[in-house]
Amino acid sequence: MRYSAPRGTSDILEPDIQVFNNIFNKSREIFNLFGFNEISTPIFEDSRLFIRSLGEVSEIVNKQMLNLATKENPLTLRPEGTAGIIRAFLEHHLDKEKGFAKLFYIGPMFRAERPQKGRLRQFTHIGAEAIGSIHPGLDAEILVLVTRLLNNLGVKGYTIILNSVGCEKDKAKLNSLLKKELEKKKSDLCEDCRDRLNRNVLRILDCKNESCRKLVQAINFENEFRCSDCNNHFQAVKNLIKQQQIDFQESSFLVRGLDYYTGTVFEVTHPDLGSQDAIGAGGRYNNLVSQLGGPELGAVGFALGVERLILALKSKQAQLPDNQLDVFLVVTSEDLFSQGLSILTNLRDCGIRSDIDYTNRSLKAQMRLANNLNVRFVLILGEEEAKNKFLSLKDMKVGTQEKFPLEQIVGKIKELLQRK
RNA sequence: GUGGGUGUAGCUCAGCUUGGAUAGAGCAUCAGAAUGUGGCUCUGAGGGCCGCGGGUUCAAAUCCCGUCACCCACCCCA
Repeated sequence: MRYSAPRGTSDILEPDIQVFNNIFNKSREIFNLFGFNEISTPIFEDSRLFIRSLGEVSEIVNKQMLNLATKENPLTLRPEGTAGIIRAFLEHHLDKEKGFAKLFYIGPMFRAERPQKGRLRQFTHIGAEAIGSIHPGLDAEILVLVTRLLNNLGVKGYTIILNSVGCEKDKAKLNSLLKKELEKKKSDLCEDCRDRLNRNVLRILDCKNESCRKLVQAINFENEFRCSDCNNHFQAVKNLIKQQQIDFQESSFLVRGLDYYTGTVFEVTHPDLGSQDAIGAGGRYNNLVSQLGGPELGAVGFALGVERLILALKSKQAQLPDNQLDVFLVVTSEDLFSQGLSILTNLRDCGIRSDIDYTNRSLKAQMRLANNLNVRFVLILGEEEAKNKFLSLKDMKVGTQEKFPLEQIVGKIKELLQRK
C-alpha cells in the first residue's frame, strides 16, 4: 500500500522550505526588536483548555478540533496558540514573577476543516501575546509590530481592519440588542443566520449574504453598546496608531470567532488570497487569564497564517538564501574513493561546502551532475593526480582549469570564493 | 457537512465530445556524439494498473454506475 499525506497537510520540500525558514528567521529578528521572547508550548493540550478559552459555541470547538484517541485525559491538537501560551504563562508563574510578559511563538496549528485555498488542516502560525496590561499603548504596539513584520517580510497591499467589540458587559448588551432587532426580521435572514440567532448572534454581523448585510446595517448599533471606558480605550488606540502612521479601516461589522476577545479586534486581509483572505488577526482579551485560573490581567495578541502570508508574497525567489555547494569532487575510479573521501572530509572540516558522487558515474556524468548541482568548483582526482599528489581545480563559472598540490587546495578555493 | 471541477510518464499537460491497431508532447532523467571534462546543439534510450472497482460492447483512457483522492467555492477562520 502506498501512503499519502493526510488530507489538508503537505510536505514542504526545497526550495519552498527556504521561504518558510526565511520568514521564521526574519520574524524572530523583528520580535526581538520589540522586546518579545520566544516560547514553545506543546502542540496538544487538554481539550478542556480550548473549550474553556474559545467558547463552546465557537465553530472551532464545535466541529474543527482534532482530538487524540487516548485512554487518559481528553487531548486535542492545538487549533490556535493563545490558550496554550496563557496556560504556560500561569503554570510557570510568570504573573507572579514579573506580572507582565511579551511572548511570541512559531509553530503548527490544527483544525479539521475541509481544505481549500489558504485553508489547511495543519498550518503555521506566527503569533505573539502581550500579557499583563490594559494600556491602549499595548494594543497600538501590537498593531505596529504586525505592520513591521508584514513590511519586513515583503507583504504589500494588505489592509488592516479595526474594531472594538467592547467588554464582557458590552458584548452581552450588543448580543441582546441584535437578537431583539433581528428576531423581528427573522424570516429575511439566511438559513445560517437564523441558526446563528440562537447560537452566536454576533457572527451575523459578518455574514456575506446581501440581505443579511442590509438588515444588519439598518440597525443602528455602532455607538449604542460600548461603555464609556471601552469607547475611550478604543479612541485612544486609534489615536495612537494614527500617530504611528498606520493605515487602517474601521469596521463595526468585524467580529472574531473566538469567545475570548474583548475590546480591540483586528484583521489583516490581502486581495491575492482568494476566499480565505485574512493573513492575520488578533485583538485584546482581558478576561482569559482570569478565566483560566489566573489573576485579572489584560492581554493583547495576534497571529499570522504563514501559508497565507506566502500566498500574498510577490517575490518568493528573491528571498532564497545561498545554500549551494562550493565544490564537487570528481573521482575517476573506485580505487581512489578512500583518498577522495579524505579530501572531502578535509574540505568540509575547513568550512567548504562539498560533495561527491556515490552512484558510480562516469567522469562525464559526474561533471554533468556537478553542473546540475550548480557548484562553483569541481575538483578532479584521477590516476595522474593521485600519482603526483595534486588535484585539478576547475572553475565552473569561468571554465578554466588549473593544477594545485594537495596541501594548497583549501587555501586556493577559499581565496577564489572570497574573490566571488 | 453541501455544491462544482479535475484525476493519463518524475513534472506540466494533449488525447475523451464522435469507442478501434504498439496511448502522445514538452520539460526532467539516463546514454552517446574521436582526444580522462559540465552548460548549448544533435542522436538515442528508459519510464504508463489512463486514480480504483464494476458495467455496456467484438473492442473502453474514451460511454454508464459506484468509489477514493486532490483542487475551488459555501461554511468557518490565520
